[in-house]
Amino acid sequence: MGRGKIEIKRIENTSNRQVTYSKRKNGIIKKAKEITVLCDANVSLVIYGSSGKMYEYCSPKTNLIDMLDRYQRLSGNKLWDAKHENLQNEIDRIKKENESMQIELREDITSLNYEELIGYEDALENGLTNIREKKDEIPKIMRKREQVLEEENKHLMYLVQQSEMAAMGDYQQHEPFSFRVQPMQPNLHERM
Amino acid sequence: MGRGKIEIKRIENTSNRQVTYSKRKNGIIKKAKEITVLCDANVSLVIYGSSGKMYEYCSPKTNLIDMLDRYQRLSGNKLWDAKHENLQNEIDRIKKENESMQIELREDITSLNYEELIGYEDALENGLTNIREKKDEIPKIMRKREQVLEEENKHLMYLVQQSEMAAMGDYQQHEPFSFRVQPMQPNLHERM
DNA sequence: AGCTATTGATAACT
DNA sequence: TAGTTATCAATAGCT
Repeated sequence: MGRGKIEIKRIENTSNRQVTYSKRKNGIIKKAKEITVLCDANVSLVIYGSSGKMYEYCSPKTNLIDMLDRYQRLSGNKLWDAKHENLQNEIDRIKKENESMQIELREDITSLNYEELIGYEDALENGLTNIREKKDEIPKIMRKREQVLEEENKHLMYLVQQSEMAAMGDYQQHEPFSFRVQPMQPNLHERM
Repeated sequence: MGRGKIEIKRIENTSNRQVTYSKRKNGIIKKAKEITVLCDANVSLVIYGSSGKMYEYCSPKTNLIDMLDRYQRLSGNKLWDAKHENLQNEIDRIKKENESMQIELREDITSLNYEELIGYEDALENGLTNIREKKDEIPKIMRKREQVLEEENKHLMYLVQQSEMAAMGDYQQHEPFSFRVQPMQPNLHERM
């Protein structure tokens, strides 16, 4: 449609290409508007050329968002769902972290079970970045349990010694507990 | 362009409308493809009629997502940003929750042997395969240490009670140690 | 779904 | 960059 037939292939001459782009762009937009009116159709049209300028047309009734929402539903293709995936993943990751931490805070530590470890595993699998964080958490909690136990230990040792001393004051026949008590917590790792 | 000129207004006859829709839809798609090739343009075209069927065309180089991303950037219009807002809000909320909880966990811990944590980190960095193993080892080791401590604890308690009983036999003025010993490991989480 | 007379779009030119 | 026009392409009405 023009003074001569043209092949459908890239127009090498730059200015020709730009002129043709401009004309055909207008043509398409016009067609889009026409089909919208004539046939009750909905059209979303986004178009841009090498110049960078972008043109958009969307039929009056709807807007681009609804258009594309509908497109997703009908086509099954995911558009911004793909974009959402990253965010959703982040949410899930953080939620898991959250949960495990809440459990840590809530649960009585004596009832540490395998389910909780599964939670750790999941968190760890999320990647090395998470690992660093978890690294800061898991041992701390475990250590805390130890510290509590160690403190109790100390306290008990103290009680034993007091009690022993009190007993020794009158009953020399008692075994010297201090002998058994002294090497209280020698090198635990040797037994591990 | 046809056997007669037509006004650009809704075609009332249903079948005519549908035929025209079908023809013009193909026309637009063809034009879109042509301008893509001829002018190095990028086109996104989504179109659907009352039938519900939806057609989409997008220039080969890009895809709808990139197309629309670019559209957003150039036009300033927000497309799925609105959709992202909710998710982002949720992320922020959870992240805050997370932070406060991590602070909670960290604050209270008085003595932290960081060298040991470095060891864990190194081990974890060896890869996810190692992680599974480590997951099974670290807690076991820690648990073992605890068990040892607990056993010592029990033993000490036993000694305390024995010693106490022995002392009580002659010195009623001694405090009853058993009273202090009993609530050994109450609700640790309350102190965290 | 095809056909074709006719209008509409546009390539080359100004 | 915009306007003109000869020509090609799309399509309205018909089958």
